[in-house]
Amino acid sequence: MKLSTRSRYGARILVDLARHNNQGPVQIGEISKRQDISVKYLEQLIRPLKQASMVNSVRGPKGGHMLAMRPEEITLGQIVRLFEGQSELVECISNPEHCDMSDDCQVRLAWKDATRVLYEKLDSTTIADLLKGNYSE
Amino acid sequence: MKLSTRSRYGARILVDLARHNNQGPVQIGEISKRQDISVKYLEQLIRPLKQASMVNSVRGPKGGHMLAMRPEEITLGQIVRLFEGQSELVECISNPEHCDMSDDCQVRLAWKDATRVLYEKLDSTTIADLLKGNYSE
DNA sequence: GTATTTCCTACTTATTTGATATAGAATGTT
DNA sequence: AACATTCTATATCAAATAAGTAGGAAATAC
Repeated sequence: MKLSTRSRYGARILVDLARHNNQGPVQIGEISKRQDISVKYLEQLIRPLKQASMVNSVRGPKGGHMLAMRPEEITLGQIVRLFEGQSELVECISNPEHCDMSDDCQVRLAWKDATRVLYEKLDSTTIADLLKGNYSE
Repeated sequence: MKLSTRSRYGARILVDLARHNNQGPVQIGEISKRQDISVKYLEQLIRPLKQASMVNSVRGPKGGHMLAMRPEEITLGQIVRLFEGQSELVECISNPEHCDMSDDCQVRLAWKDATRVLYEKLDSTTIADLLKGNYSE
């Protein structure tokens, strides 16, 4: 039930961009150093973020990446849905044909309910929240 | 972020046992037919359930398996923790050394919080709830 | 035009998952 | 005691997924 590194890194990339939001485009090389993620892997992760309109990029020298939305508008839920191939806890939630017994499977609906609760939390957590450090234990 | 089939099957096994709770030991062969899970795989899944004291078994002819707890006492949370190698959403929650940046990683605490919310839900959902079909949409 | 930086496609490798196979030990019936 | 039936324990294997790498094409500031 582990989150992929893509989601984890994706969130960290966005937090990093948010932190350096008003300092012009941020290069992948900088993110790579700060976040300890390889340049090549970062390139691969930023693409979906762009497609989802969370990030804008500028090519060429002095180019780089920047947030395309305000940090308050980007949630962990969006990130997870973007990066996890299957964003539900079990496949049969969105695709009942996956299992013959979906029709009268009591457990299926419980998983669905748990998935809903999880995303209520993720959808209510924004990049801005993370920046503010609301999560001190 | 998918749940393994082990957790899914584990839950279904327990619901199946709960349903046939007062009819003597339930043989793996029966569960296999009803739940469409191979006998060999079932054997493998029942072992941890026994070790966790959720299931009792009787050997020999007419033997089989039965619940060792009341359905109200068994939660989805217990099942998931039992079957998922890593029960948290990200490894760095329980094992901060996994990532160099755990110390000042804002995202880590957010994942931790989301994990907590998820388990609050899973821990409050019992096998008895599933039997009753409380989860009609 | 050159250096810098992003963008795109494909490839490689490692890990995990799901499942089966084999052999054997325990138990209860007869 | 023999036998059928069940549980127990490892070992193995294939498929899928995840993680990361490589090389070059396109864009733009200077």
